[in-house]
Amino acid sequence: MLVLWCHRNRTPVCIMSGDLMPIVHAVNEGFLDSPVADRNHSHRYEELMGESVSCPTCRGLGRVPRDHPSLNTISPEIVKTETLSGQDQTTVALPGQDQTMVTEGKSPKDPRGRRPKPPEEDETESFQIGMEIYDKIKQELKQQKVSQEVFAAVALGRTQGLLSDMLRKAEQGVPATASTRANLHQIEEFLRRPPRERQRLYKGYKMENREKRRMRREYYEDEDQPAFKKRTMISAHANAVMMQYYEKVSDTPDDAGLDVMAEVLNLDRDVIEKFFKNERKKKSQEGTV
DNA sequence: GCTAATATATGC
DNA sequence: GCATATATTAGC
Repeated sequence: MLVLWCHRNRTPVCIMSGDLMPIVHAVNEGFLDSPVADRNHSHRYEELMGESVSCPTCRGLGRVPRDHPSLNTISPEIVKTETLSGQDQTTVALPGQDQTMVTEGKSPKDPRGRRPKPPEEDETESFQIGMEIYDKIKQELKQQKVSQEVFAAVALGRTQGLLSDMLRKAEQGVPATASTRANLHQIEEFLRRPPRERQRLYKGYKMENREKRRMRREYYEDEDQPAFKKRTMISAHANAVMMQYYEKVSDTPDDAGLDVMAEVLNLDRDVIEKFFKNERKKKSQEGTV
């Protein structure tokens, strides 16, 4: 039994029999009974791939096989009943009203033989991208164990915040903008790649990131821990100036001296103090080695 | 439209 | 509690 899930109405709207890949494939019998919020992780379903057209009953939000004679649409109530009763792979009894929707709407199969346009063309015409892509994304995040950050970067080349926002807006029924649709399309393309390849890309990104984080942490640790203070790069010029001061003026600059050097060299006073302290120490140790 | 920063939430 | 993840949103 194949069930089509309408994201707009948040109800199952179509059902079809036959062995085609559906937009949504209710794997578990309890699918339609579980709370909406639980469906993503308690059930697996699959997006319809390949030749497909917009679903006539959910007005383009879903996609159905374009030319399969056994496609039917029925009301949510019937879907529920049929699914739970375990009926399978047979033509579903249709309420007349809904059957009408199929035959009067954009039927996936035009009995008169007019060849429908390829799905690609449908999408470029500012068409709604099937909302099931959002479920596919969530499924990917879960199955591949990737964060929004990683997925957004790898699949879309965008930031976590954007992805989070896209998901939230979809959830709230905010209509997708052209830009959002483009992003969704890119994600769809990405998800068409072999799972192994996707996994490899995630991994690569994660490793890169871990290294970055490590370096950043190291940097900040140096900066924050008083014991190590910050590791300021002292330019050759600054070094020369301070050494000159050390030799010609004093190996222990007074307040005024520190202020002047800090100002001129654009260094923190304590960096300068430490520099002189180190120099004095070096000097005192020169003889002992 | 997005990023980046950051407030919040979640996981261990 | 810290490390991470996600939600939010000011600002480019």
